[in-house]
Amino acid sequence: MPWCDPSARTSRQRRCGTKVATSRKPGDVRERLDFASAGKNPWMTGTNDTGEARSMGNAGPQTAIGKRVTASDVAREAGVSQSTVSRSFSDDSRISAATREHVRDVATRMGYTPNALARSLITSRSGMVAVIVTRQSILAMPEMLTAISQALGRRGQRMLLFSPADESDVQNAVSEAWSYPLEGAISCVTLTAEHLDGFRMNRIPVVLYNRRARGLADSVCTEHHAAAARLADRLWEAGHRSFLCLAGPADAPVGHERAEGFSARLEELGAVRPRSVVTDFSYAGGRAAMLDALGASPAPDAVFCVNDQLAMGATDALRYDLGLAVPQDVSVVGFDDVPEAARPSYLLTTVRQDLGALAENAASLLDDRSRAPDSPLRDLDVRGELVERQSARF
Amino acid sequence: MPWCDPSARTSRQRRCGTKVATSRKPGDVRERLDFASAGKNPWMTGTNDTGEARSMGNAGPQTAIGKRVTASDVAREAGVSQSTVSRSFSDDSRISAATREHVRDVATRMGYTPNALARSLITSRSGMVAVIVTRQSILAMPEMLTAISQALGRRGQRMLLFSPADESDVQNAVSEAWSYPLEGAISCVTLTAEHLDGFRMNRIPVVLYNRRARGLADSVCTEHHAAAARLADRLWEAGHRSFLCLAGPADAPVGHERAEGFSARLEELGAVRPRSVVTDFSYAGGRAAMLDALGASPAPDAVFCVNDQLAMGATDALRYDLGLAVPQDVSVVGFDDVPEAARPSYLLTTVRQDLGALAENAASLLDDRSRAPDSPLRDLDVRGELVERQSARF
DNA sequence: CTGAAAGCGCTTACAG
DNA sequence: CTGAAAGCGCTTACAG
Repeated sequence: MPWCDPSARTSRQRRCGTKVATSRKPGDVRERLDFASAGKNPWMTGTNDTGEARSMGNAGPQTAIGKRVTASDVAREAGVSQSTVSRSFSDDSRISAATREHVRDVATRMGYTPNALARSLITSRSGMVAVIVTRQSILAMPEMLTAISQALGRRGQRMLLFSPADESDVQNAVSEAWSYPLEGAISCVTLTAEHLDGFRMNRIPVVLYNRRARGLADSVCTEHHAAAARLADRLWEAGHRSFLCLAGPADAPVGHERAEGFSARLEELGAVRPRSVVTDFSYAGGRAAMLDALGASPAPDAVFCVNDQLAMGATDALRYDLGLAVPQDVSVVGFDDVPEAARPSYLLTTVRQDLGALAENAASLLDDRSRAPDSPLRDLDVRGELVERQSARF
Repeated sequence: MPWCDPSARTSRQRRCGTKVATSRKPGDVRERLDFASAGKNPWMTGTNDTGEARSMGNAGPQTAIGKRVTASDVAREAGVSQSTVSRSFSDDSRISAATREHVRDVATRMGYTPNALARSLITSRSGMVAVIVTRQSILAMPEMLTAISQALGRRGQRMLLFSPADESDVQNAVSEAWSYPLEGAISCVTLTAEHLDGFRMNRIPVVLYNRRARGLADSVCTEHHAAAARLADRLWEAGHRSFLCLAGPADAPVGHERAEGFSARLEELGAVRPRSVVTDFSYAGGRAAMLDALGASPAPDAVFCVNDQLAMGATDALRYDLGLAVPQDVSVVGFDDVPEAARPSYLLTTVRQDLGALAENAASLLDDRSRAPDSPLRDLDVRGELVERQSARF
């Protein structure tokens, strides 16, 4: 069992720890990581590479860590100065084509790539943008991440991801982020004035994503309030008169904006302000909240959920837990238009967030702020489009 | 419209470009980013911050980019040497408590945080681990990312995410990754021997995630083959005799392993090798493939899909497109156990991947390899647990 | 076109 | 305990 070598004390303690989750909910799985007893543990087996595999030549394990090939190494090998190596990797340097080609050849052979971060020290351009987003948001809407990653990629920037467990863990994420020479930060969590100050003092542009900055930073935001109001209009116009609102966590601005836009519009239309239930943003939360809400009260004409996860949970609670038909008995509408919303089991009426536009605009705001640090702050709105499917009676 | 200032030529070209997607599939949304005509474009509005908001004091925009506060700035302000500032931020330095406190106070006031990358230049520890994973994988299983992020976080490392559009775009992702002083790389895409060589030459440990390295790197992998075989056993034992396999893309090792494990086992059991259909890994792909496969042929007893997205697509095709009942007419099984698989509309029988264990082991392998560069390569297997729900007749 | 040298922001021996 | 200095891997004036 060389892969669990008892002589490597420190690492062994980590590797060979036993970790057995004991929960026994239906469908749950035992998590077993008992490396110490791996030999007799059918849950995990380790196999060393075979002699055959290792004899494949260049396939052996590394011989030293932290010995990155440097420009000086290449310079020595290529018989030029280190400056020349550097210039060979900079497109706008006046350098002879022959030299460049030679140096590049040698570099390729040695596996040399300029260290972007040593470079960033001198150019002040690290290419790294911190993206701060809760784990829950990633799970609920992963396309948000891929869209941001792509938008940054188009600008030659890369995403350094900080994903706090929830909004209360943001402080740590921000502190960590600060230790990197960032070109910018996109925050999908609420930042305090202190956080924004920290970025400002280090001259790091910040864009708030899907929340407003109250004049403390640039922001890009789906027009939660207005889109939710349109949803209210549409339901009202179709004859719905009683409503329930699954509003998300009490402290989440996105949910609050959406719930508020919906409720305020209904009041304008003459309805009583709908009952609002505080939840989280998850499927399970929506299902539980729905079940709970209809335990005592009669079913409303329509349920507005501040995101699609909640809406799917609410739908399943209505159908499978309460025996009600959607939309015949109750209309359900959500917000986001995640891919699952379009599937035949939900066919959710919802508001599509344009994640591509949000991401593109966030990256663009960062860009602009770098070029013009003193220009006025900007808050961009991105239209949310009503997508009518069959989860609501129209 | 200062937020679309025509004088800023370069950035304007980027910002004010018109981009109108013309696709008109059902449920699709027009993507409008016509910044140039924003004033009259109801899809996007820009508002500058108000004078009031800006008068809030420390809330003004940044005054210069790339002027991070440095240790020297703090040293000057605190009346100590730059070395002392450095020591104040290193826990194991012998320095007087009073000095440390004073320096830290000044640093906090100035918004100073040591630049982790300048530090990495000298310590060879950047704390950054590249994670390479296709966009599609992120969308299909975002928990994979959050699990990796957490496992790295526990070790004080951070994830630098590279997400190629697909496996053919990996080359770019790898080249980009190489330019960072990585402490390691976790690859959820197949790497060529050349890629692995590049990492090796730069002494960067690599762990392959859910694919084997053929003796060229460490790896951690769900035991796709064995788990799929158990699924085959279970279906056979329950009386299923004819099978269809939705196998994923032809070049994807994960799908191949699973399909192969399933088919090989059935052959051992005496069944004819099931028909295998090449698809992608998506819900839409599964739905289309299922529809297509049953256009001509009779329905099989059971459909094995190499991941849950395919299985959900296949289920919906059977139910909504073909009018068949799952599991009464056809059993459907998947692989992964994504959260949606447990919902009442699918209740998918599947194999749970232990994403936490995969991530923890990947991070751990990286760790071990750093400590012992020359130790034998290791391939770890993580058990996949069969989760029986109601999408298959047992 | 090319090289020697300075300097980006740090850490860490080396002196005191 | 503290400071001056060297050096991590680069880029970029400055000379030639």
